[in-house]
Amino acid sequence: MNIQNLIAFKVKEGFLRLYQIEIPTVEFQATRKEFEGDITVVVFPLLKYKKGNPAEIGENLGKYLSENVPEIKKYNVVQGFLNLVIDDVFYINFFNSIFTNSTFGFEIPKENDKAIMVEYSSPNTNKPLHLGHVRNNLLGFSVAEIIKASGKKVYKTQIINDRGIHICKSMLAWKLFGNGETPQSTGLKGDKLVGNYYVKFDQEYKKQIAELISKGTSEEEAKTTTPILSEAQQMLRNWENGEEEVVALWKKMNQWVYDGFEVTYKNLGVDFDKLYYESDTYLLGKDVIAEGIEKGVFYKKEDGSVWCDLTDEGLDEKIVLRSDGTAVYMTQDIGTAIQRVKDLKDVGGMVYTVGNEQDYHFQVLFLILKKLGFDWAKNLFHLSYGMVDLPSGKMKSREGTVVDADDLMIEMTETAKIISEELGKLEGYLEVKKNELFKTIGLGALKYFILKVDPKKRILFDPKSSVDFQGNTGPFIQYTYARIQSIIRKVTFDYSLEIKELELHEKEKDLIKQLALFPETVQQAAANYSPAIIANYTYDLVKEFNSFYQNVSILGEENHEKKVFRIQISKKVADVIKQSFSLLGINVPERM
RNA sequence: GGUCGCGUAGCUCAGUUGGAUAGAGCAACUCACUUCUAAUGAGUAGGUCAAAGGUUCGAAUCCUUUCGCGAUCACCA
Repeated sequence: MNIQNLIAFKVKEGFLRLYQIEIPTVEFQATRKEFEGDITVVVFPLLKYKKGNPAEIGENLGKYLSENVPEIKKYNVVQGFLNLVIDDVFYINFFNSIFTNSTFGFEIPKENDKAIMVEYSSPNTNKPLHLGHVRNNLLGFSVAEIIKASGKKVYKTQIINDRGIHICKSMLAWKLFGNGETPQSTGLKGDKLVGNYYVKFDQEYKKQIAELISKGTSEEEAKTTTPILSEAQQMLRNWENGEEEVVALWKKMNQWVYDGFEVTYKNLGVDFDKLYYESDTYLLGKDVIAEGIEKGVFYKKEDGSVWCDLTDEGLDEKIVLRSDGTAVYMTQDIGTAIQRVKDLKDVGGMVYTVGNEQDYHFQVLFLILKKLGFDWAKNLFHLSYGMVDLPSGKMKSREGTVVDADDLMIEMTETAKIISEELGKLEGYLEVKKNELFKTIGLGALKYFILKVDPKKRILFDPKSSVDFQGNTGPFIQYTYARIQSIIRKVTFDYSLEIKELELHEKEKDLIKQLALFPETVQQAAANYSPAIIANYTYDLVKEFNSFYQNVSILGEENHEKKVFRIQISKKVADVIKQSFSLLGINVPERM
């Protein structure tokens, strides 16, 4: 039983004794810094049950609690707030109970619990990954780790959009202008090479439009009748018909892209348990449409197209099958969702990490799956996130106004190197170790910068003003971790001694309180699909520690028990930093 | 136009199920490194929580309206 539950129980008991009234709940908050106390009972809500002066009721409750709860040492009442001072021994006991628990705050999945599948990344294979993908990847990976830590089994997945007109554009441009270039022959990363031809296609396409317009064609008509676009569309049809030459080219160029992506993912530190390819799934869903018609979920129009009427739910009618019988995006997504549950039988819910421009699509998708009667449909969540904008506006691949993921990681690492070398604390460190460290810090800065913001909000990324390394940043937190490691390296004796009784320094108590919040923070972050909650928690913990570090001597403490206890607290803070940063996909350095 | 999201200090962001005087960082200004790593700490200044109503003992938080920004409303993906 934790202290809050105990006090709640005693407040109810006290209320019954004092006023012969039963109250259902008790409201708490952490006592504000400017008042004496640790936990505060808010008296106002109790006035519903017992009319009277809140200060007087608080006083009576305070008296009752201090006489009947041994852990409560003192109390004071300010307006309608009853502040309770908890005995140091309680905090010491609590600390001892978590000190050696290396998975403190993390839950282990229960035997028969359903798994959650988290989809993220899901790129098109016609161009390299950019900053928008980076946000997607970091969010998806982190949310997956958080859900895992909250006690659920997780599968990370992505659906690779490897077919369609976009890749045909790159293929065609390469065929026309590529002169047989390969990643080997050019030394270019495969995804970059393919991306170049996507841009090349667009340039040629625009040129042809201009030509047609100059010959008197209307702009609208020109856009749909350029020879190069027609040829790309023909290529897509040939691919769908399984024409050997096209399929071979498609395989070759996609492989270049996969090789390139693999490097980016590895550098970014994200991974997947299961991959899906759109070329395998794009025909799925059609059979479900027929079933849906029988169930009355869908209906057919005279032209043969199939629709779902969602007007009762405040939405529109949505097409799920074209009049020529071919699938639309929605059809595929319905089919793919069903396929996933077939593939992995213990999946009981899914999280889709996709930008907020598709909010409507997912609203419709989830509703349709519910209407089709799947029991897992109630556990679907669209992890919707805001776009990453540049000062110049939106990023556009075709116009080359993108922040490339690989370049960005290199720049961040470079910045970390410059700052580190200026500070010059790394003498005697091996060159290899140093480079590893620069990457840890650079990526830590980038990841924290992106993840600390609520997913729903848009991010404005200014490449010129770059990412901070001071204040509420990844490196600030990493620095604190490294500082603690430095202290621990200097300890020459066994500090595992369990301290039973001690007068706590205020800063020590604050740290223990903050540590105690970790488990509920993990749960809260999972329930809200929000790495930002973890980031903010960690920042608060670290700020608290730095204040402690600056104000209280650890290794210089004369009293042996106090010294041991301070080392233990420091160690635990470092452990929790490491744990919570692992949930964000950020590494921590031993020194920096 | 309909729907959805967002709007908090000059800038970037926190703010739990409504609770005490709305908090951090950056930038500005003070101070603290012969002392456990100053990528730090202690402090000063900076606010009509977009606006107006409403609910409540109590509203940045809930409801309504208005304004601003963004997204979306394809037999595209």
